[in-house]
Amino acid sequence: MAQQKKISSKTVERMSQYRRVLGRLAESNATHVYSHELAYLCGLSAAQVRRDLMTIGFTGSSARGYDVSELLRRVSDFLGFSRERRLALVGIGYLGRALLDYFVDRNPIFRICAAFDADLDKVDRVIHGVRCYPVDKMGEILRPLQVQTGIITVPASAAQQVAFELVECGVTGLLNFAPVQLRVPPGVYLENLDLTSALEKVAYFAGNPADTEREMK
Amino acid sequence: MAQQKKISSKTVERMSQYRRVLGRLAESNATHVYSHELAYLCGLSAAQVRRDLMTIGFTGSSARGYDVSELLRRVSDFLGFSRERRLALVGIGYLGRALLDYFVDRNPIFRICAAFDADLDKVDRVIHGVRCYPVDKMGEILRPLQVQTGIITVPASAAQQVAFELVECGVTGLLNFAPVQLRVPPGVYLENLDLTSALEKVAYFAGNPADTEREMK
DNA sequence: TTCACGCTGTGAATTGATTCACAGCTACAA
DNA sequence: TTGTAGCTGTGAATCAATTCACAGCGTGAA
Repeated sequence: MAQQKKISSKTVERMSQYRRVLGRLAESNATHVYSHELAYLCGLSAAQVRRDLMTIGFTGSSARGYDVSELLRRVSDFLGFSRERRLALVGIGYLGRALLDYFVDRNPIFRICAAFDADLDKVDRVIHGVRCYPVDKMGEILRPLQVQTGIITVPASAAQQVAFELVECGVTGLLNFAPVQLRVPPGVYLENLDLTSALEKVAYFAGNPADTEREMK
Repeated sequence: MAQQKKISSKTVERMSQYRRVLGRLAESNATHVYSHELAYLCGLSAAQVRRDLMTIGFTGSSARGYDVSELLRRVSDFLGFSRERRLALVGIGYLGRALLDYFVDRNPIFRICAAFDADLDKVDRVIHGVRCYPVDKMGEILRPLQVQTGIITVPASAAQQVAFELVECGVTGLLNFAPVQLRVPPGVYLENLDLTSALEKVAYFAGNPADTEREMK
């Protein structure tokens, strides 16, 4: 259950990709897969795949590759799909709604169980199957459910306050879409998803083809 | 105009952040900023900031730091804000709409000038100020406008085809939200923004606090 | 039963990104 | 003036991520 070696954020991200393509492979009734096949499907190198599987201690067969369903189970376990994970979303703007739609029913174990907004017009209803509450009810609702993960889609000016309150409610992982650098206490994981930076980066390389070395993040 | 050294994708991403916080600093009438201040505001180290500014050849004063408005201008130029950049978005679902709302009017030089969808019910109207067309009009509309950058928010099953068509229309940078690994020809920059992976990563670290070393991407 | 091919697992090498550490400078104080 | 505190610019060192390269193995063909 406990990790012996420390796992890097990049590795975890790739695990998530492996899980997705393994799911597809399983659906198409593939029983085994070679590292170079999995690598191709994820846009990675075979060595990278083998290294990652090594870090979770999964081992394949030298002539048949990896057993798809066993590996899928193993990766899912690694990512914590064995026990239910509850999430909360704060900020029911266009982006928040889009994410509710995106994540709802994608995986029943990974469930957004509440959404919050400061605007009282947006609360007390159900959007894409998720119940919406006013922000000041956060503690009351999140704490008993043991919500560990929060998604922040509020305007930049409100984001730090929301982050602080989420952490107060016991949340230990934040996915932040607001374009500000949040401060969180040690032990809380923060991932920033900055849409503007991402777009400006693409536009930069689109306009500077000379710099477009093969980049696949 | 041309870059002498090759610029890494990470550096460009940080430039975009510098631009944002410099904009705020300028609004608050700050005239100068030290590398450690800028670093703090972006969640980086001072050495990192100095290194980045070095790569674009910007130089500050040892006692007053960097001139905010000069640096802002320089970074904006670097990112290509001097000439208009045109973008297209394909896939007008919830996420596509949210992005239209998010990017419209954020910067007039960086303009989403057309949106496309396969669903004929969604086309021939204006959403968040952006005109929507059927996908088969892409070439007709994008080519004359010299659109360089495309945003893909279609379902995974359609994404590769859309990517291919965008590239055919002369697009050289793609921001992909579909959860598949796209294939693009050399010289086309591809940035994947995988919401599921991002969320699963956060959930992983939220549930494994031991692995949550200080990570700020 | 034996052989050869092509795969995995992994130490070592490499590549890339970040931080260290310090020489040299500049504004301000005395 | 002269001193000094605190900054920048940057080579060198470090740290992290990825790839190389190969020993060893298992399977299917002959």
